[in-house]
This record gives sequence, C-alpha cells and structure tokens, in this order.
Amino acid sequence: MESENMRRKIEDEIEHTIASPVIKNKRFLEDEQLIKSEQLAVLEEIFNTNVRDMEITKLSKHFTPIFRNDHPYHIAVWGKTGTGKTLTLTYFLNLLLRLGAERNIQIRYKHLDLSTPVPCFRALNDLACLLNAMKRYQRGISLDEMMLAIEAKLADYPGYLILFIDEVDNIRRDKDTFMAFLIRRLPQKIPAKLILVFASNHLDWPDHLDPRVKSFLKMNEIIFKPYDAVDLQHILRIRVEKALCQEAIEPGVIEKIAALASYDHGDARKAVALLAKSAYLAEQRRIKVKLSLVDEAAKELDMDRYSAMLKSAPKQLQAAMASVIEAAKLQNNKRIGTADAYDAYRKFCKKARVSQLSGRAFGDLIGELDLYSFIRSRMISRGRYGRAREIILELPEELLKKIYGMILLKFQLR
DNA sequence: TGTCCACAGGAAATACGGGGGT
DNA sequence: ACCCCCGTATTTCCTGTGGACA
Repeated sequence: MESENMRRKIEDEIEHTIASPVIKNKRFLEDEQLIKSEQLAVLEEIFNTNVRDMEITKLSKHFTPIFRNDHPYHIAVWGKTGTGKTLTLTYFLNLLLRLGAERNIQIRYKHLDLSTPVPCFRALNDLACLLNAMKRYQRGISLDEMMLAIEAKLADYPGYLILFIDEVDNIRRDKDTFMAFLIRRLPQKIPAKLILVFASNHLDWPDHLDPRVKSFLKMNEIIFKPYDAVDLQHILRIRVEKALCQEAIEPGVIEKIAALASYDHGDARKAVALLAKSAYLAEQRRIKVKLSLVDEAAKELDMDRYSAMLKSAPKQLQAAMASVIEAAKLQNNKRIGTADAYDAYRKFCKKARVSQLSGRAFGDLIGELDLYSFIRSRMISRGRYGRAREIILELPEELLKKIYGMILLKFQLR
C-alpha cells in the first residue's frame, strides 16, 4: 500500500522530468563539472562573440615579441572576480602554445592557482608540484630545498616559460620571500626565458612589496573591466543554448539577469549561478523560467552564500555565530555586548562539547564574523562604566534561523 | 580636570601537530 | 623511537582608551 503510493510519486516525477524539462544538460550550468575539452569549447564560443576582444588584443601585443625571439616583460592583469581573468588567460595561453608549436618555438606555461589564501610554503610547494619537481608536503621541509628542486627541474629547459600566478595577493605573510624567488632569483638560475603573469583583484597589490624586489620588477599592465550587460547576455545565451530548453525560458529573462548582474558586480560566474538557480526553481515548481522567478532566485542565492560560507568555516567560528544568535535571543533586543556573547559561548561549548577558547580568542572570532558581515560590531564607550564592543545582528530572521539550524545540526544538537 | 571603568587589541610566549632525518 | 623544524592556533600579558562622573 505504502510502497504503491511511493512508486506512483516517483513515476510521476520521472514523467514530468521527461515531458517538460527546463534543464536539458545540467552540467553546463556548473563549471566544475565540465571536463577540460568542454570548458575550452565554451570558451571558444564566448570569445567568438567578441567579448574581451580588447584584452586579447593587448595580450597579443604583449606576447608576440616571442616570435621575434625577444623576451617580453612580465605582465600584471587586474580585474575584479568573475571578470574572466583566468578564463581569458587560459584561452589565450593555450592559443599561444599552439602557435608556438607551429613555428617551432618552445613555449611552456603553468597555471598556479592561489584561489584560497596560502602561506609562502604552500605556494612554493604547489609550484614545485606543478613542475613535477617534487611531491606534495604538508610541512617539515625548508623553503630553500623547494627552490633548489624547482631550479634543478628547469635546469635543461631553454625555451620560454610562462608562469601564470593567479590571485597573487592571496599569499599570506612571507609574500616577499615568494616574490623575491620568482622575480630575482629564478630568472638568474635557469636558462629558460621566464615570463610571469600575475592576476589580482587589488590594484595596489605591488605597493606592499619589498622595495628591492619591486624595483627589479619590470612589467606591463592590463585592466579587465567588469562585464557590461551586453557581454553578459552573450555569455548567458551560450549557457542557455547548451544547458536549457529554449522554450522554457520566457522572453526578457536573460536580459534581466544580465542587467541585474552587470548592475551590481559584473561577475559572469555569479550571473551564470543566477541563471542556474532560476532554472532549478522553475523545474521544481514545474513552470517556465519567468521574470519574477529571477528575483526569488537572487534572494535565495544570497542566503545560500551566507550559509555556505559558514558551513565551510572552522568549528569555533560556527560556535561563535551560534552563541551570538542565542545571546541575542536571550536579550530579546538585537544589541548585545561581547561579554554576553562570551557567556553564551561558554554555555554553548559545554553543550556541544567543544573545547572552549579564551576571551581574547573569542574577541578575534567576533572580529572575523564582523569581517564577513554576519554581524556588525562597533566600539562604544559607556564612560566610567567602561568600553565595550556592541554586537548587532542585522541579517533577516529567516536567514538567521537557517544558519542556526545548520550549526546545531553540525554539532549534533538536534 | 583628573579618575577610572571594562574591555580592545598588539606582542610575545606557549602549545600543538605533522613531517623529515637519523 | 627520538629529536628537530616549521607553520598555525591559542593563551598570557600587557598597554591603551572615550567619556561619564565626581
């Protein structure tokens, strides 16, 4: 009886999915799921619509001296996230490789992706791995050893070597050691003609560099502007064509997504994510992708961002967030001091059987939550009653509930 | 005007844990 | 098995401070 019922439901669902699908090929909505050749195919199409034409022209101008046997400068690529720095460079450098092969010029390029913050050690080790110079280490090996291994590996390669260092500013402390190695030491130790390509979000990035290294660094710059609505429309159309059923998209949807995205960030990845979310919602509700759905999707995406960030955060930070929420609930008003939060935190730690940090460390956690704008905090002075940091919870109730539930689940308190 | 609260936040010290060498 | 090295996490110690209050 029960199973009969269940069976009907599933069959119904299958029928629906086959009969009026919104999504044709889900994989093209999520970049991580594409295999390399598919990615390149998508890129090819994007660049065929003249998006990022300017930038590619500039890149060509910079690199073509290679074919006269010249040695171009290093190059810095600036642009916000999602403006296609990585994609454009990948596409361009692959092209360059092919052209080089046709003309019998030895070119190699390596892409060092520092999308998450790493210390100098990690960065060097990653680079060494990329060059197959050594295996991956957690720690316990000196920086010098890694440098030597890299140099040894490259000792008999005379051609061009292009190192594409993505998101350079992600190197935490000791940045100078890493940069000094790349800019000053490496070129002198190996026969290859080294061309460094730096990608970064911050224009002022080289300013924090050790002056001795900086003066050594000769480079050109290219700036990637955020995509405008027209570019985004091109990009979205390609995705729609590959991933969705044209009939299921109501007119104006693409334009709206492009407009929204270009208005507040110009980030292509986010635009595609918005498209994907809209499509998922449409499929769930068995309706077409219509304009109002886009707004809903945008809102959900926003909420997802917060809970996803917290989900992957360290345990202590999650505990701190939960404590703040509990403390706020206890006080009923939304303003609490660090002391209240710390009390709640102590209780929470006991409850969840998590090791409890000192007040000092807890203060840092609060600072971190503030940084990611889960909370807002500011110093207030109550005169002779001392100074305190006031914590204000400003996220929508709905989202707080979601986050709180998620954390409790994580600590198995449900 | 000076005092003094109650915490912030910097610096140094310490604990920790994974890894290599022997 | 033991010790040393290195990067990270946390603690300990300490100085600094805006403004109500006397």
